[in-house]
Amino acid sequence: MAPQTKPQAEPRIPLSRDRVLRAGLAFADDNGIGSLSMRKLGEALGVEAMSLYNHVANKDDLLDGMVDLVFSEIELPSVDSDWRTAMRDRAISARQALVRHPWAVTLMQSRTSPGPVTLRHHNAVIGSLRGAGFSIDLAAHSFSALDSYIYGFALQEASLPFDTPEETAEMAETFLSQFPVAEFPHLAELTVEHVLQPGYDYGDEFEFGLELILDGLKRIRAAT
Amino acid sequence: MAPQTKPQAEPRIPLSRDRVLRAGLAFADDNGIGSLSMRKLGEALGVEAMSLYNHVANKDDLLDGMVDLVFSEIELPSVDSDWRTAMRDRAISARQALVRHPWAVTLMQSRTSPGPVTLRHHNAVIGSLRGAGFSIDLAAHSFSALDSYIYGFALQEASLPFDTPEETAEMAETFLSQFPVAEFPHLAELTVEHVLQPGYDYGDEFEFGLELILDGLKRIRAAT
DNA sequence: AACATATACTTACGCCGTAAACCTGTCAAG
DNA sequence: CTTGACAGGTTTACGGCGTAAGTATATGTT
Repeated sequence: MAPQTKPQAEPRIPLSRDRVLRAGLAFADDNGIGSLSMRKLGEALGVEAMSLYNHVANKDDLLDGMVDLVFSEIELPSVDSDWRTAMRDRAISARQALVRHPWAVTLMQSRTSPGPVTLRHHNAVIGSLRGAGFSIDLAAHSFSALDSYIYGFALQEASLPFDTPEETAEMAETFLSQFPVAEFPHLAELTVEHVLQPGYDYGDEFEFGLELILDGLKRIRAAT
Repeated sequence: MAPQTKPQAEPRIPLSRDRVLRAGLAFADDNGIGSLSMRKLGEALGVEAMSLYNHVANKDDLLDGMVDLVFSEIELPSVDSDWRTAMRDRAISARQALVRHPWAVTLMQSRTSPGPVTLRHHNAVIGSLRGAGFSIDLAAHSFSALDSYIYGFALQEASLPFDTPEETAEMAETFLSQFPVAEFPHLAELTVEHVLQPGYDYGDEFEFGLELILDGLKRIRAAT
């Protein structure tokens, strides 16, 4: 008889920094970043919390690595496309990544030490603009305007308390019933006439603002 | 002899929800939101942590109240000005409030229950646009685009690890010395030719993107 | 004077991040 | 085959966290 016949079938895949980071990302996706603790992450990996410290320096390092993983999901601006297509595509790709991992938006704030993937991404965006003839100043302005919009939109989207159209409708209903409509008439109007219309999806607002900014940049670029 | 001759001179101003919220705001401004705990806030008020629960339901309620306080610092869009001036002024006022209280940007995300001040603010913004002839849809688009930009910019600004020009220069120097310049040439160029130029202040970028969006909205409004 | 109410304090519980010490399986050198 | 170093896991422990529950006290009302 074999010395060990536990129900534990796995021969214990060894931990690694990458495995820890990916498990952290999956845990945050499933349970929210707020309930991610070293103990629970250890449990999810079949390991004690302290074992994680052999692969990440501390929890902050874990979070830094997770943010860098999210950045790696964002397409770099294409070298083949014109600047506008490249900027548009990478903005949409960035938003999609942040929809998949909503917790990442807020996390990017406190992390002041960008990882290598993040740096490469920023470098490529600026390079794309410079290559299209943007001056250094205009490239900096454009980069700031686009990223502010992308992250801000993702921030708002992540803070919405609903995901599906049904949830949206339900939230809007209870919302309308909770506050005095007379006191906030415009909010009520917008809720009824816009949010509660069939097919409403806040995510669709993204491209409106994006095109607005791209149009403005195009005009300024042409004027110089 | 009096029964008590403690050095405690104050006759114990009673707590109140407002006093607790304002103390929380001041504490977060001074020490960062991360180190705000019920115990430390109690200490700052000369009181035990549990006493706070007579005035706020729990820590989340405290944070909600603090966010609403920050919103109360933002100017409502003026009724007298044209829409563009009104939107511009309130955007600048919002950014200023978020510069004063950088922790508030991230806090707004997780809080899904907006306070009365927040609701009034949103209502006034939409009302201003509607009053200027914006359709419901265009008002919704504009509101989304502007707020995404404002919060996104504040988010980026808050995550910068420097405040003064000297700190900026210092950070940029160590930054350049830490990563291989050859690998991120565009980032390096932008750092040297833009960030390290005298008089650089990231906050100045705000108005560039803001005018870009306002210009775009003006054009769309005129075209309909 | 007696009581009700509001507000502060004390104690206790379970969870957190992580320092420090400890155990154990693997593998190279003798 | 023995030995010993080392990498990577575990155990224990500490101080801090949010907050439930129970208790004390001061104030206002009758």
